[in-house]
Amino acid sequence: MQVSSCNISDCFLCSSCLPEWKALVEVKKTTLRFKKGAQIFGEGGKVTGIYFLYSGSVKVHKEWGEQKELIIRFAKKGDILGHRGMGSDPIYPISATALEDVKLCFIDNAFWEATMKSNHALTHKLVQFYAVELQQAEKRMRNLALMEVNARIADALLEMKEIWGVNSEGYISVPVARRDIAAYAGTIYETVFKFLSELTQKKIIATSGKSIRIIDEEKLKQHIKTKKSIG
Amino acid sequence: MQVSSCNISDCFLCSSCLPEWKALVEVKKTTLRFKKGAQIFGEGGKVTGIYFLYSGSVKVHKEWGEQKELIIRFAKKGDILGHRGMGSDPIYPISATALEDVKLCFIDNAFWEATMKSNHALTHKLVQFYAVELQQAEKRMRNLALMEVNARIADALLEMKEIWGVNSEGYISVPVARRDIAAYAGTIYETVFKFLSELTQKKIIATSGKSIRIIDEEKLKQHIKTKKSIG
DNA sequence: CGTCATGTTGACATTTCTCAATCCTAGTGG
DNA sequence: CCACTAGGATTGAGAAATGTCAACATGACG
Repeated sequence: MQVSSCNISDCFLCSSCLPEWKALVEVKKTTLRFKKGAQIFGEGGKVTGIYFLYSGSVKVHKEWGEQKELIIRFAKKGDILGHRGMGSDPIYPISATALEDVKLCFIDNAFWEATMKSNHALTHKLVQFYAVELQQAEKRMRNLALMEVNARIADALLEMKEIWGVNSEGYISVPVARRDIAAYAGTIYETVFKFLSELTQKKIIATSGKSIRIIDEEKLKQHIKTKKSIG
Repeated sequence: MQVSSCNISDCFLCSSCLPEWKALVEVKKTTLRFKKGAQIFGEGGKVTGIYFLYSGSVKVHKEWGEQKELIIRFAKKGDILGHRGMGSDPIYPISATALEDVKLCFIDNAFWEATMKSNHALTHKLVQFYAVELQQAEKRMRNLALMEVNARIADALLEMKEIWGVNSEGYISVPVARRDIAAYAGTIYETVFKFLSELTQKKIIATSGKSIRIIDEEKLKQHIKTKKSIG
């Protein structure tokens, strides 16, 4: 973990019209770096501050027991991490792990709290940000409960494309292990494997190791159906 | 829908140490009333303001298609409703329906926004509130993805008891239709029915119509296990 | 008393997970 | 350079969980 100057041109808040935020981060020129696979913070750990993802991609996940995890969301550069810890209980309810090498801006608690008190625009923006996060969490809740497994996997692919975009060859920019896709879709590795094979055979997607290219987005979307008469 | 004076002694924010909030609501003496079963606001509707539940209980739910719904959470008096609409898009992502007759304080958008700008303490409190909601949503996401059906039903019962408490006879204060329990647990009516019958037979719970009494909380908790090796 | 809605139950179909066998691939030591 | 092994990828058979459906019971209500 090195510390260096933080270029914030891509940060969530400042890029969304908040010069105050730029000023904030320039006061705290703290950049943390983590290697691919490293844990940025862990469920149950003490909340020490809030992170802004400057570059790289991250999975935010929640464990249950030893071998079970659910990936709550994927984060890309510009996203905020650790804001779930701002409730009354200063313990992280989730973990964040780097999927690629990442660079983050770190703002410690005291500084962040002080800034929120003095900077209305920032706080107001933050409220909006939370509202959007909450909407997404609830949409995902519905998907996990109401969609069939294959639909959830298809949805995961589309989400990843949406979040990270594609590279020059059309592959989703961040390669993700099948195990992680499973952990995101709430299913097991084998099921993901079989469905991706099927999609490849039907030429709806193409894979190259962990890289995935969506060939026929329309057909992929047709797999997204709800199941049964819940409720 | 009548309008009358609003007694706010039980509202979430003021009961949690915010005299400013008391002042706020006293300015807007607006109480709305809804009958049991009435919809307070609907998914897709335009966001006109934010609600504080003064009395009664509410289900917050998200639809998919005609016949499928997932209950996101149950709300009790003192809770906030409609705060998910505070994002950039002024459309409710969820619906709220009264489970009993309810009384709400309603604050329109303009007034609320103005208050947030001038009242730091309130806004700060709100950020904490959002963080907690987000944590709960993510916990629920994990439960829906990782727990087996019976475990989710057991969990639903415990949640309802936690949220609403029990009456003098030990029954969960708010009677909930089995269909709603199913919609909360992400399963179908018949499955809930069968599991509740089984629990009744084992004398872990007792039911009287829609009212449910948890007899042996320990045994009920033993049903809460995760399934398989997700991820 | 008839009818409709809802509760209750069981048989069955489907989905999805579990497990284990086999197949690769890369790295290792001879 | 080649067998050898470990670990992950791939696949299929079968089990278990859970949803579907349909039949029957019960109770509310006109």
